[in-house]
Amino acid sequence: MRDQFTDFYVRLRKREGFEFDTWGYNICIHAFGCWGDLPLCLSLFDEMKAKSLGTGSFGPDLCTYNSLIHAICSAGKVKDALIVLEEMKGSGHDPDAFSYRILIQGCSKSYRIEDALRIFAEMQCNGFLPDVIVYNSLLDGLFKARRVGDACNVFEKMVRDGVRSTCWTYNIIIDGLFRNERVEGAYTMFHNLKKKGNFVDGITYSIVALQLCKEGHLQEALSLVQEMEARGFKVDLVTITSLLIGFFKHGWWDGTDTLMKHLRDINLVPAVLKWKTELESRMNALQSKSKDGTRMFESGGNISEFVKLMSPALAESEDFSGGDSDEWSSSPHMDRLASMAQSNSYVLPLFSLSRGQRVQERGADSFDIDMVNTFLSLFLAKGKLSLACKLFEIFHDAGIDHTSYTYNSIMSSFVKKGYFDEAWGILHEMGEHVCPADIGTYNVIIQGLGKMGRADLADTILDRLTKHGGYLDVTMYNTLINVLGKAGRVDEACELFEQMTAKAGISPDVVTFNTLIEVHSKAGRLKDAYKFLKMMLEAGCSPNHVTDTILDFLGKEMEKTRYKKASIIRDADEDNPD
DNA sequence: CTAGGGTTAG
Repeated sequence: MRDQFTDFYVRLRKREGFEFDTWGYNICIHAFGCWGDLPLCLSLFDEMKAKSLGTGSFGPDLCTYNSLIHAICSAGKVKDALIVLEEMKGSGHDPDAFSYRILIQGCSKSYRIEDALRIFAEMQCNGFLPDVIVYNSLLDGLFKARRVGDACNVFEKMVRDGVRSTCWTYNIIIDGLFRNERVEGAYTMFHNLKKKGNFVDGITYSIVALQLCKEGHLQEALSLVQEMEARGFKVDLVTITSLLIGFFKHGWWDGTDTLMKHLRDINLVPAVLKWKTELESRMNALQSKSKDGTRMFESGGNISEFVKLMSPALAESEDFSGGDSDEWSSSPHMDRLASMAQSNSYVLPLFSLSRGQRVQERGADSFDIDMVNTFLSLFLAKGKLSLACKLFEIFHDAGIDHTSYTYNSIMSSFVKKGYFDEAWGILHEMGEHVCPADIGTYNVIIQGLGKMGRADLADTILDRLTKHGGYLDVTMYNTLINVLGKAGRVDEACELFEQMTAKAGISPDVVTFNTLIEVHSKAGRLKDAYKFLKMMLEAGCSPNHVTDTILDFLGKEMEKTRYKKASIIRDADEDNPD
């Protein structure tokens, strides 16, 4: 579709004397925006404005602005999109429901939850009623920012205002409750919805089955999937992936066969298994290249290169402000973006808002990248690194399209085991590749930098990321807090915690608290550790098994100091017998 | 606008 459109577009432009009108431009900006070609959108916008100056027509309208804002958001530059919104208002175009919806989606997806809430309020002030999609986006954003309470309030408001929930709404809520440790609530909601008959679909089942797998209730997950199938919902690759990973992680080796027996009437599992057999035989045919013994990343020699690779779009570009902007222009920021697009300094997004493409079942014989990912995840989950490497080689040789998803999982395994050279190689490959790295990639990189003892670099990268419109999610914050804390930069870790909660509006979760308690305990700051434990309980965040281990350590440390204190007092007493 | 990868302890 994209190729055909581009083809058509190119031919149109080559035709002599052909001119787009506003509609023509709008259609192109919308289309290329959807396909992630922001530079092209910006230059079209530029052209459009130049033409309208000369002729007095063909100028951008509200629709143009909305398409552009959408394009900027999908390229991950939500911060810029917010500025363009303001400029748009200034140039006499009042935002409509579409403008607000696009921005609320963008903000919610990129963890700018405060901005999302602000625009949500503004939208209503200007007399627009948010629809289900707006509510769904906002709810998802709130749950991802760990703001369960606010999410519940928003949902209540939604019901109060008479906006009808859809399946998606409930899926977002159930998934959100699971992610926020409100497991019981989510199960209850699922069962109630099922009783009512409506409001559950295949994705609901998939979400619940994944949770059951995570908790190790594999048998239950299996029967749920059976029920899912019996009710006519398609058991797709995502669901199968969840189950298979669950089986492997819990060492239930027969699970796959059981799954086969349990599911009738679908060809997906047999297809996957057939694929797996073929894969294994191809892997056996390959000579084994022992990758598991690679050395750790040595010396800091490649560090600067590392940083450059991390921020391809940042290396060359200077400050966004200043420049040769026309102060009479109604949209100086837009102009700057457009001129930057021309000078190639704004081309690569830090990471796009859309993740890897979703799975669609194709023919039984198709080996798509998602299947590769499925198995890669399985091997990596079991720590079978060399197997995963071979798999990686195979699809690399076959020229299969990579997604950052694949790179992330294999890289994360390397980083975890300390094979930084390998991770380095993967990074290089990603740099050359068209697919944008996503936030997961950055997360793994920062984790690796921390393990290399380069917390300072992690810090620098964080700085650049935030300055240039990237975003941080909970996982990223948690990783960074951990890296800084482990490097002994406890104060900076605390600052980051402050930034996360106060500025970004993201609530800490179990992992955040565990990390903070651990870091402070190890640094001997027992009082602070205790403070975070208290904060955790007051926030209604229930401890998990990791907390237990950390608290054991904290308890022992406290015991030690108490003992020390006691002995100091005793010594003092002996010195001054009164 | 939702689900499978990336974060914490030993």
